[in-house]
Amino acid sequence: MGVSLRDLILDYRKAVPMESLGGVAAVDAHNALYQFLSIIRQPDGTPLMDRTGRITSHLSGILFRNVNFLEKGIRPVYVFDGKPPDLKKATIEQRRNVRAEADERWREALSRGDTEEAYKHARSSSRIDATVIATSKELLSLMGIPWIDAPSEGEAQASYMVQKGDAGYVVSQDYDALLFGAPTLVRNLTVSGKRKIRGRTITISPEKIQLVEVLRGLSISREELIDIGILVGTDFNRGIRGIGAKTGIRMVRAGEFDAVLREKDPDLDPGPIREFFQNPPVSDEYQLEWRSPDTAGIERMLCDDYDFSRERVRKALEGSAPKTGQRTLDTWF
DNA sequence: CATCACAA
DNA sequence: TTGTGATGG
Repeated sequence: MGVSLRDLILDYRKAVPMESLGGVAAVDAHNALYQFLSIIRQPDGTPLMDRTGRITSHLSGILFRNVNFLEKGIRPVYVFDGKPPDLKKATIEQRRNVRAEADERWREALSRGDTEEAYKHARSSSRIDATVIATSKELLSLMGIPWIDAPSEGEAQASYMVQKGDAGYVVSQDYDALLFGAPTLVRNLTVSGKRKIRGRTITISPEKIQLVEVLRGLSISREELIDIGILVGTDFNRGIRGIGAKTGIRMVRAGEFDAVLREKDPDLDPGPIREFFQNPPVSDEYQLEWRSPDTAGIERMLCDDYDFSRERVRKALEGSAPKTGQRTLDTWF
């Protein structure tokens, strides 16, 4: 779920218009896919599926979101996770358990007709398996959108690409990219303008977070931000019970990091975690090339194979209303 | 999530 | 026009 630094970052999130986000976006693929799979569901939690029962929620998300990206001048590159570090083992195991539990509760809620409860648990049961990853890559390729396999964590690779200047910002809902040193992180880019929460419609706009502003504003270094992360918990260690972002920064500022760890989690060696955030495995072996979409191929995949409506897919690929002078997807390349 | 049809 | 609810696969 990423590091819980929300309370510290709150003041440094700047709402920005989509138009200011043109350029290359390094998208945390795992994060985006999880969002699609967890949210694109029917009210009882059933995901979109083709006639044979294969899940297609992620394909729907990828198609429509990327069409919108490209129309707004955003050129995405999807960064997939490679081999997870050993440090992540406990988190992976825990997530597996949470998913299994959610799956069970989903079934229970369904059987007693509690739709709302069913939807909630269905979301948490979302699993990104090899098929989801393979089909996502296949569709991205057909759309002419580059994707790369990170050597290790996708967020680390995406952050590195922004540091190098090959991308303008990382797209993720998680704050981990800041610990990995991403100069710029954009959240809510994968969320539409409006969203209903408990009956009320609120407007969600993309928010940009600049690492330098966070560090300057909080008067801390990136190393200290990482230490705060370790106290509140990351994918690589469970946090200290009772320590949130606010307490964490106070302790780090007071130089109490080592003492607190010694007392509350003596078995934890923070060294490898610090090292992983500061120098994660990354690769320069990638090339970013955006091609015009293979519309026939996309139709073949989505309509012939996964039962998407031909009309909807065609319309999406054409761009929306055929206004005069409006460029269609093809003319971006 | 994104789109669409239809209501207000 | 803008908002809401249903549907997509």
